[in-house]
Amino acid sequence: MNKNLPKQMYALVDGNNFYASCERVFNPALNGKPVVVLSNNDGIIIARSAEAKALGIKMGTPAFEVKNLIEQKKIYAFSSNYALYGDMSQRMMNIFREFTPDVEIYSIDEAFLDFSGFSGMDFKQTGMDMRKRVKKYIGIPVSVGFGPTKTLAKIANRIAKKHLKKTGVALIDTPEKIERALQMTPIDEVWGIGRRYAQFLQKYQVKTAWDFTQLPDSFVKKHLSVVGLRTKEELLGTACIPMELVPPPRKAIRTARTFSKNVIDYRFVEEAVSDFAAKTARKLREQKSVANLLTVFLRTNKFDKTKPYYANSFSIQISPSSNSSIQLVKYAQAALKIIYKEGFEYKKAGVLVSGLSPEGNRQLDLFDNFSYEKHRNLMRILDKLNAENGYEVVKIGSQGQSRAWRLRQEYRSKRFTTRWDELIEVVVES
DNA sequence: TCTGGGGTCCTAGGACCC
DNA sequence: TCTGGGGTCCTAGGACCC
Repeated sequence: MNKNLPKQMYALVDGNNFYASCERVFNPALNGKPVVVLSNNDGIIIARSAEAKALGIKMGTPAFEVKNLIEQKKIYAFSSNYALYGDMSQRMMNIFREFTPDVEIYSIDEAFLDFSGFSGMDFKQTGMDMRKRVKKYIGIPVSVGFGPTKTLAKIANRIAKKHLKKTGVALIDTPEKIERALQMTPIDEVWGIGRRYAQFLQKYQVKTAWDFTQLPDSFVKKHLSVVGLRTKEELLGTACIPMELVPPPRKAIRTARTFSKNVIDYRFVEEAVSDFAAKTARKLREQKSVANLLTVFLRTNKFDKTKPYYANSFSIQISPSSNSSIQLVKYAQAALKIIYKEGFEYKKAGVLVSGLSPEGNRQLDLFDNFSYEKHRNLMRILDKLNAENGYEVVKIGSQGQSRAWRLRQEYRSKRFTTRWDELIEVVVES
């Protein structure tokens, strides 16, 4: 145990049951009622209010398995509405920045805040102020955990949620508190220890975070790699995971969907894959990158044991690197041709690009410069039109309109905070 | 009938080079 | 008959996160 705690102090702040809470902000009648939010395709449960948890609804449960329960218990179910959640998230993060400039947005619903050097600060009070302010201006309840490392801040946050509901704030700031916190934290609740490692560690009687810190370094390194070793250090109070104040550029970008029903027809698979490629290209342009490798994958339903399973992927070099929707669609279609097999019922497909580099550094290909300019200008116009008129009003022909594979979203709340409600689709031929 | 989507990092092993 | 050793790069697979 590190007797002299470092001066570092991190907070992990997150929205409680974030998606469910977002739905409540715009529909206060839901307060006190059980609420769940469903994944794309209304497939599985991805968020639950406290009341829904109390009714035994588990994270990741297929929606159809709890359909009866939802009806019987009058649980309010919502299709996921990421435009809404993303907007709420931004507003929440802005409140966090009023407390310290050093904010790392870790996910849509949580952030690490660096309070190192704020010596003499009453952290508990700060946490409660934060909670009050977010509740007042955004309407979302948050929990706050303070600790000398990010991993301990995570643990403090869990303790705040579980045992200190009244204040919603927990502070780990002495060696004694570290020890107590570690002893009350099950090993599978530790940030960095997933299901597989937790199972493995149980075999060695490692049940709590504390037990884990008692293992020899060599054992941890051998079985959990250097990542596990880092987790051990962090649990003991030595910060080894730095803040990432500026999000590093993405190394890969993926668009993938499960189809709402099985798709057999090549035309429909191609339409879906083309649409994914175009969406991927748009994401590339948003972050001003180009990619040099594109992978298409598709597979049948892995849960259906009565039908033959087939899954495959194929990668194509994109040369020169590109972020043009038109070009990526063409590459994706070529890759699809190679892996598509007649006679299977496809359930999921996706497009992944990697080998990303900044748009500006793009290697100039003298022979292809004309085509590069042409695409760049075309994409500028396309992005501009879509930005002005709403989400994807202008698309490439092969993205299709039949959408036989389209998402099912039966219970989506309105896009309260964003502009486009109804789409009028215009299609350009490539 | 109905089972999400989008990321990251580490390691081992093979290919290749000198 | 003998059949090196070390470095680097790439990829697949497995773990993790929300």
